[in-house]
Amino acid sequence: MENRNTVQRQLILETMQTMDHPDAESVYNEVVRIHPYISKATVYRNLNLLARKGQIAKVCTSEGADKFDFRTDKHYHMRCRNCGKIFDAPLPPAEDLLEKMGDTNGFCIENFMIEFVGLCADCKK
Amino acid sequence: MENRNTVQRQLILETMQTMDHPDAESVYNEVVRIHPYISKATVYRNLNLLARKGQIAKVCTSEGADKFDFRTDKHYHMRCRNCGKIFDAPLPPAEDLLEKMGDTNGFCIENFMIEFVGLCADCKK
DNA sequence: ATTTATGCAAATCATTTGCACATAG
DNA sequence: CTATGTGCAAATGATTTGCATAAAT
Repeated sequence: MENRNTVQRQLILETMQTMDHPDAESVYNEVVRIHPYISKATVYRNLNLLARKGQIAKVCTSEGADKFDFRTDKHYHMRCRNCGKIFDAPLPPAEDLLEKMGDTNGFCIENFMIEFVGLCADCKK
Repeated sequence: MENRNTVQRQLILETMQTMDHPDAESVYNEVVRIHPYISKATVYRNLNLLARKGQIAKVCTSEGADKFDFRTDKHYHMRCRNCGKIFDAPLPPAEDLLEKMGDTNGFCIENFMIEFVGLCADCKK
């Protein structure tokens, strides 16, 4: 299970560094301009692989296509219910939430996410 | 836009009261036993309508099919990453999160959700 | 009588998968 | 050389939609 260094994978990773919470489709649209014969399946496969490797993060929101994030540190997001765009939430890491939890009846928490939903500045107009 | 009182809608609402965070498919499987000719589209339409009316809540998770909840008060959920089941999180309403937020750059927050992800007691075995 | 709702099938959207061929190591 | 990756098209899964018919008010 060695990963090889393909031009497609490299390109997708580089492109991710320049984009703000894109979905797979947007990454494809960007990347296809440089590598015209790349397929969408390759983009999906590589975004997922890079996320598994920890080089980017997958942001599963509660509505719309999954987004990808070049930031891999713990933080939270705001999602515009109108245009679907994702923004970073200005909230410091809230690990203390876990301490406030009571008895989880044997449920073992590994991770948590906070999603703020509302209207972004543009859509508010 | 008056809502009519159909036997299907009534049955779906009653069934919801007896189920623990089911998805639309599960509600259908339950309801079809009593009303054999009901269609899945009717179940989807009515679950969405009941949620819009506030009689149940729609729980959009970050993976898997949407779930529905007869509890309509503010609370949070734990999702098992293995079986997908949803459990109520033993966390008191955390409205103070909003106060801890900094400058949102014009993003207007209307709502927020917290999702804990992990392994439920059954899947841990 | 009029409008809302239903059942069915087809459409949609995001994503994944099978497979033959290409390529990295 | 041989395992991993790619491109394509088809499959998938959840959900929605168009439309003719049925039921509620």
